[in-house]
Amino acid sequence: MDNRTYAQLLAETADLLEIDSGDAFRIRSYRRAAEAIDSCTIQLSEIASDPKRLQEIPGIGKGMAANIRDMEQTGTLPLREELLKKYRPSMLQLMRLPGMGPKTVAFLWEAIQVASIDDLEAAIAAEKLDDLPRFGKKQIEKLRKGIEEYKKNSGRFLIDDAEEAAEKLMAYLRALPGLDVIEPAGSLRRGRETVGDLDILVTGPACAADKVDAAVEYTVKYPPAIDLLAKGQNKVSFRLRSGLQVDVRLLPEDSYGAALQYFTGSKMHNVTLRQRALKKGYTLSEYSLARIDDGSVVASRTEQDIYGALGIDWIAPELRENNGEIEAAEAHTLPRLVELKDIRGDVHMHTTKTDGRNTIEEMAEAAIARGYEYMAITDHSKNLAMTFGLNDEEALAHAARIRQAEAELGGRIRIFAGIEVDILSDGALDLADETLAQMDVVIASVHSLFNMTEDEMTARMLRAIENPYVKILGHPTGRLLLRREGYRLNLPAVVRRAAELGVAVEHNAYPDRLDLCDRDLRMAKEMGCKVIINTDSHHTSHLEKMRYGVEQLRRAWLEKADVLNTLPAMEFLSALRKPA
DNA sequence: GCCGTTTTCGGCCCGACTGTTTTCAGTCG
Repeated sequence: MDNRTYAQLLAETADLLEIDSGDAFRIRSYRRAAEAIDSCTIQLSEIASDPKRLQEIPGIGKGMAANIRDMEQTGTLPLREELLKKYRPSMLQLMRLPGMGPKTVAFLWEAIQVASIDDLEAAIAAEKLDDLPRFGKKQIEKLRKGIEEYKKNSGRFLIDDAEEAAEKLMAYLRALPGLDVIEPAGSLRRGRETVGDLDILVTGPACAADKVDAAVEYTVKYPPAIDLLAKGQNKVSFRLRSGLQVDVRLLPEDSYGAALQYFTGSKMHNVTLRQRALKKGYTLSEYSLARIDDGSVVASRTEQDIYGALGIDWIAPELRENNGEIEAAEAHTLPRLVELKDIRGDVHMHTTKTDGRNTIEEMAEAAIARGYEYMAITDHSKNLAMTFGLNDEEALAHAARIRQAEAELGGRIRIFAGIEVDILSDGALDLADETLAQMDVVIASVHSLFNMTEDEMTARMLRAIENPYVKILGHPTGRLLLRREGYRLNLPAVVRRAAELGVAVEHNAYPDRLDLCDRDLRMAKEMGCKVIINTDSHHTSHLEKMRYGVEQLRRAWLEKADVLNTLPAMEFLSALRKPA
């Protein structure tokens, strides 16, 4: 069982307990444990029978350790089974609807045996809700719309889509005089791969108490907003046509820092921070950090003020996940995170020779425009026939062509000749070693699944990286495949072996194929594995996407020295694995 | 259920908005 499954089971149990109106603090413990496990870099299944080691994870105590052991042995836990006798699993889905919390789910079950979204839809159609207490016209309409939305697009939005929507809205808001500072908060600011909804924070003279009404009215009139969800004194919520929900908060200038801190989250980071505040005799809210005894404000204007008053260093938003960043900030040992400008080259690109959209020269110009010192052209090999993948002869000819293009550019950028070879079902590669030996950069990637089990997939990758010419393991988790086809892999085993062999693992920065999540990247770092970030570009515009991947690196606490393509060109080449 | 310069019990984060409530519970972030 992998960590995600443990976390899911515990989170489900927490939801069920909530429906059962269990002890709120017990529920929180299950939630905390689920989050701790989800972000844990050790594989729990390896230590599931060792309560001592389990309890070293913050949020895991005696009871949770027993739960984990039960889950490992039986695939579930007794409490969850017991609750599932009383309730239905489909109720968990019901809680995803806006306005539906545990109390309402429990009530509807008691009153009219509604257990799923389909049940609810039918009940609304049959007007069964109309006579129930607390279900007015508006409430019912909200649920009806919620069901519609849920069916249309349940899920989160990729970060680049969310950011594009944010940029447009921010440009609109900027046009109103007196709105000076406009920033996204929430998971967008934290650089999450996906964003559930958009939080935009606004301040300036137009947000002063006597003027804010006009600014709220202006915000409400944002043309792409199709569905006004809430409108308060300083908050406007609406939905965009894409289904993305947006919250705009208009804040007084003197509490902006507190609000930015608060709405950036994450939730667990904030909870921990507020506990810390209490111990110091303060209370922290979205308005200020204030003394408990007399209510006087200690800090509120900037985030730096607030973290400073709590006795800790300012923490980069990407780190705010309650993964030890607060302790590190207190000890002044926060990492100096890698930055976009540290990246000196992108070494995974395709051209018109296979399935890319641009020529070698066009890719080179785009890379130069981004300020890169080097790049690698790594077109597909023959097994990807649908992309016109190259056979040995063609690959060598293409490499010669790449080197010629480099010469013609007169030293404006270094262009490495490379290839992205395909890993076959048995783990062999589809080009000859003699061909690979001629390449500066060899990326080995999985592109097809053959209905493999987890063990088979792992064996396949392990064999591929034994090939002495493979320098980079391309998209190691194949998360694009994973989402489509339920691909599974023992990633820790592969990364461990890659570290031993000196093979680098690649993290793709392109938003719809971010390969490694922050937890995977942190594991790679802890195992001493080299990491490379690329965009897997099939178009010059893809090169722009590097920033989203860098945010994942930052979320994983990676520093410049942890990422291979922050090195100058020649050092980068010599840092790649050498054939024995 | 977790946790401990209030340590084996008694705490456990904070406030706004909504709808239908005539004083507040439930939901949300």
